Amino acid sequence: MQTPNLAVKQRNGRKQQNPKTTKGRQRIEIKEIQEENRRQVTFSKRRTGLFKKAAELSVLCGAQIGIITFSRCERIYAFGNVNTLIESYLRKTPVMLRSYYGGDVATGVDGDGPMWWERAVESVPEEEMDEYMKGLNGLRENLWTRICEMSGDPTAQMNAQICPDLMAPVNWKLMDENLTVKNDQGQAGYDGY
Amino acid sequence: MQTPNLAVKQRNGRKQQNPKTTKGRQRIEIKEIQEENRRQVTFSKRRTGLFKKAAELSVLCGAQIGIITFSRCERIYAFGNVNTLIESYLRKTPVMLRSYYGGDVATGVDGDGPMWWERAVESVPEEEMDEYMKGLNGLRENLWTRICEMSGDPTAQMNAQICPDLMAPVNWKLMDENLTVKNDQGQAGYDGY
DNA sequence: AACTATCAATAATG
DNA sequence: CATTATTGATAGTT
Repeated sequence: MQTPNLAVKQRNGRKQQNPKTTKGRQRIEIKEIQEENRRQVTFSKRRTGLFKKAAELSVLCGAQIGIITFSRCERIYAFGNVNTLIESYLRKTPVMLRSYYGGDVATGVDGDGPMWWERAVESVPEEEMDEYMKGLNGLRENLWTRICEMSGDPTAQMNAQICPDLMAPVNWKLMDENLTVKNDQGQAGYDGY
Repeated sequence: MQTPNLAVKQRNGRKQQNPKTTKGRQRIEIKEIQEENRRQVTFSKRRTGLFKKAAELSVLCGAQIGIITFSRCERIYAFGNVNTLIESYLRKTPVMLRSYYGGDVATGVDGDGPMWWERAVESVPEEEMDEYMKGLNGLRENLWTRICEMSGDPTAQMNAQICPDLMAPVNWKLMDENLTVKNDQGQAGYDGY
């Protein structure tokens, strides 16, 4: 859009037969990128793109969105009001913590009404178990998710990059189509893959 | 790509001066969409796109990604191994929970010892898996999965849309460039915004 | 929900 | 990290 194919304009009719300076974007297969460097670059680019998309969706539709990303290098990248979302999420799924840690975390949380597992019986069990088992079987990662009801006003968005022992918050400004990133920690020289 | 501008091919040189059948994609401002219907459509489309992007990023770069989305209509849409990710996330930012549960969460685990979430770090993956299996086995519905040490290659992704009192699991298959969605509940006629 | 024209994301380069 | 050519996402329409 901006000075498209500049080379053509500048050197039209010259010796060079092919005005194209690059091959442009090429189609890639969706499978793990083996070359480390290329993978890092892709991760960085696409994570940016993903967060941008999330920001736009949030603004356009007034939705609350949170994204947590763990890169292989044990870095966490998060988008959105993650803490708030997680809180809401956990509030509705306190059992997770209980069964997981064997503690009494959720004691008294659910108060009246049926417990989560009793409610659960009504919903689709079979397919899920199947999928779950398959996931386990393959010893991969797979996951899960939850239900609940939640509302709130979605206006501000926030983005944070969190390192294992070092929190490096990043503020996202959504202005038209350009997002600027400000890293308060100033971890320069390393994109943070 | 697929039969581009079919109208031209079929009716080239006909009476119609303008072969264009639609205005195509138009640029929109990133601000809350007021018209409800349009907002819902956009939410649905873009959420799909967002999850697809996340799936691709996950596969391409071997990253763990979780997305939680709260729509205004109190529905939650989640992507990825959310629970696992949240757990990991909480390990890094345990303080978060204290305020949320009024400090009572750690009851029975408090004192000078490590908090429950801190203890979790020491948990052996295999044990956790066992807990998982038991929980799911007996109680069905509640989700999730475990990855051993957060490593391994991520190929399969899963996506679920959860409605209050009705779980409508959706399986995502990431194949080349086409993602197919299978809704086991068959909640036809309503996209689930 | 399916289609199409257009805009936006990004793989390969510089 | 800036550019650019290309693929991919999607706004408007049916």
